[in-house]
Amino acid sequence: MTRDLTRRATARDVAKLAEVSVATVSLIANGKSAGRVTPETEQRVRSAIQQLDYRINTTASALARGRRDTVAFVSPDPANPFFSLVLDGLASALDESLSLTILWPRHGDDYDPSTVQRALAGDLAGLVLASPGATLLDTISPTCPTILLESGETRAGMASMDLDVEAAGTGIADHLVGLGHRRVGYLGVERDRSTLNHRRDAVERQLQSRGAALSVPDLMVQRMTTQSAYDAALPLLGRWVADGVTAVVCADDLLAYGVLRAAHELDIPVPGTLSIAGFGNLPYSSMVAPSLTSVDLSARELGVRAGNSLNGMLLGSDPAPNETLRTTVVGRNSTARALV
Amino acid sequence: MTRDLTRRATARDVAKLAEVSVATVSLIANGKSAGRVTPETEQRVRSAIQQLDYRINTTASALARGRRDTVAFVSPDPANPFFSLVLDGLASALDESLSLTILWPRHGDDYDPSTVQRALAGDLAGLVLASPGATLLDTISPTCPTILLESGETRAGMASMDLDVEAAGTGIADHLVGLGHRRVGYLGVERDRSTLNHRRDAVERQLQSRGAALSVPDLMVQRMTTQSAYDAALPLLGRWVADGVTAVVCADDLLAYGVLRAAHELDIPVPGTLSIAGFGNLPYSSMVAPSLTSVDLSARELGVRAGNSLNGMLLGSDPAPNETLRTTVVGRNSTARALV
DNA sequence: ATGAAAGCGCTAACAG
DNA sequence: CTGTTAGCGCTTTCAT
Repeated sequence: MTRDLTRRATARDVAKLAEVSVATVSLIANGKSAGRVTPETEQRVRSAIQQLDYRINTTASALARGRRDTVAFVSPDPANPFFSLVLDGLASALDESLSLTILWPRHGDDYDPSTVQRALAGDLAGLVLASPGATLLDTISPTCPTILLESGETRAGMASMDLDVEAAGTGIADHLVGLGHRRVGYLGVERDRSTLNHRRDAVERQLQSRGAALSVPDLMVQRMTTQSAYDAALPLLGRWVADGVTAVVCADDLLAYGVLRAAHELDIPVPGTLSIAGFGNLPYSSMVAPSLTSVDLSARELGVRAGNSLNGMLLGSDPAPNETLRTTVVGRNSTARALV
Repeated sequence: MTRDLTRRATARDVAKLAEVSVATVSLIANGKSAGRVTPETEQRVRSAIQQLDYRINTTASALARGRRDTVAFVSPDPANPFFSLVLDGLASALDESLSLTILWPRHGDDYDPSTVQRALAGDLAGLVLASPGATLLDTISPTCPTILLESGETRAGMASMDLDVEAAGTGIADHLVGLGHRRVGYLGVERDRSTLNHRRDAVERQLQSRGAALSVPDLMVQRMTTQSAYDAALPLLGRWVADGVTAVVCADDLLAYGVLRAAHELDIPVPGTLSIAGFGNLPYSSMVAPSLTSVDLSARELGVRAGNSLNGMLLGSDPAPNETLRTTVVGRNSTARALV
């Protein structure tokens, strides 16, 4: 059943074989033949389609109907399980007629601008940008409905959607203070992304309101990887513990893994001498490292919300460009809801 | 700098504004104006392009030039870090002019046939199918150069590329027997995928040649998830240990995590009373669960090989349809090499 | 019920 | 150097 791949059968080939016009082929191939084509003709066309293994050329189809049907997703690090969850949410929320595509960056390091340009160049039904930084956003002008996920930024004409960082901070603070921790260290990432600053601010605020504090200078790493967290924590963790730090909060659970490993390396009992918590929700977290406390940031829900919103936008019911982070999300079948 | 998204500027708009023909616009937009357009004209066109924020419509462009430029990747479970590695390899191996797209399945469970259909429908430069089962393969006929990754299957007209399972089995056997293990249990997945059977066979063969054996009936789970492995292992692990089993080999490291967790739950020391090994190479394995032995299956290298091969195919140097698993890989800049 | 014809926006010969 | 022209393969009125 091998076939020549150099040339796919076109509607014209089918038309010729079935002795009909391309218009008829188009009708049938698109399932719009209801009561417009005699059963005999239809049968003839169908068998021709089968015989030639004809499939509609999506490029030509898209051009002719002038409608885009693919939603693209770009993220700094699509391999990160966090984004996998977002993607799952997005995929399940998208309209049937839409298909989801992930653009994979060529160059591994953080946000690859050329990947974003690739996305902007394609003609898309919608674009989802996961946690883009301010400088990146300043360089782009949207070519289709665009949603910013977890950027902590707002831009005219683009919808923003952010996780409820304040609630997450509260969760961490509750947890740690409840366990008796008072002196806490923070591990963050130096990066153009205000959402990460929000996390730190939220947790600090919540700790302080409970009589605890980030009691040592933050430890900042360059990259959001387990390895870099490990490298940074290894020489410092002992000092922190000596300084009375009993808990570490990380901007991301990827980082938390690194700290955990460093603690193991240094024979610091976790939990016990040290508790480690992080924002984020790696799907394997609880499976693999139960000693880690990870705050559920509902990545999947974020994806669902974005999907709904995107549908809303595509259906023309795009809410007015949002001026604040309070984005109103309008879904296909869902009621409008506000995201704080 | 917000713009109307309902209609993007076309080459005609630019042409009109710059008072040239669309052909000229096309030349300039594609950077083919070298010595064919006066600097003045070019300048005029460029500023018109900028003014209107014109970008080439990729759909129309693709249709006109009849050349596809996107390579699609479909896998049963793109969220699995294993595939992330493959993707990284693929992305880095692809030609600059090609762009990589991941189709995300709508329905979470294992291989989603409709996702494959989506891929087949699109007009692609190439398609990479990660570990497709035999029944899936029987239902599809390729519409573009197609590569099967880790399927353990061969099909005429499609290139196959598989990990070196035998070497991996040797690695595991060496490791376990070296530690003194003789009675080993195996945890696999009931699934239409011969590659997984290969893994079991390889490890059994290698164990036996070293005087060890899979000494209890295999434990088979339905899904390749940490959870299902945990659920299955929990009631059984104690009996295995009582039967003298001192090591468990898993078809995948996702499963190994589940067994590890079950062992924790049952207070079985790992390593100590029990060693757990698995095929696969989750990037976080060594970070997070150092007590697990994971055999490096070189997922990234697999991606690189596929990328090279795809390029070879796209460049017209497609090796003859392979009849055996010994696929010859022809890369752009790399020498041909044989994969065993 | 079916076909002819006019595009969708772009590219690539080919003229001039 | 630049414009004219003829498609790429499909969809969609509009005639017949």
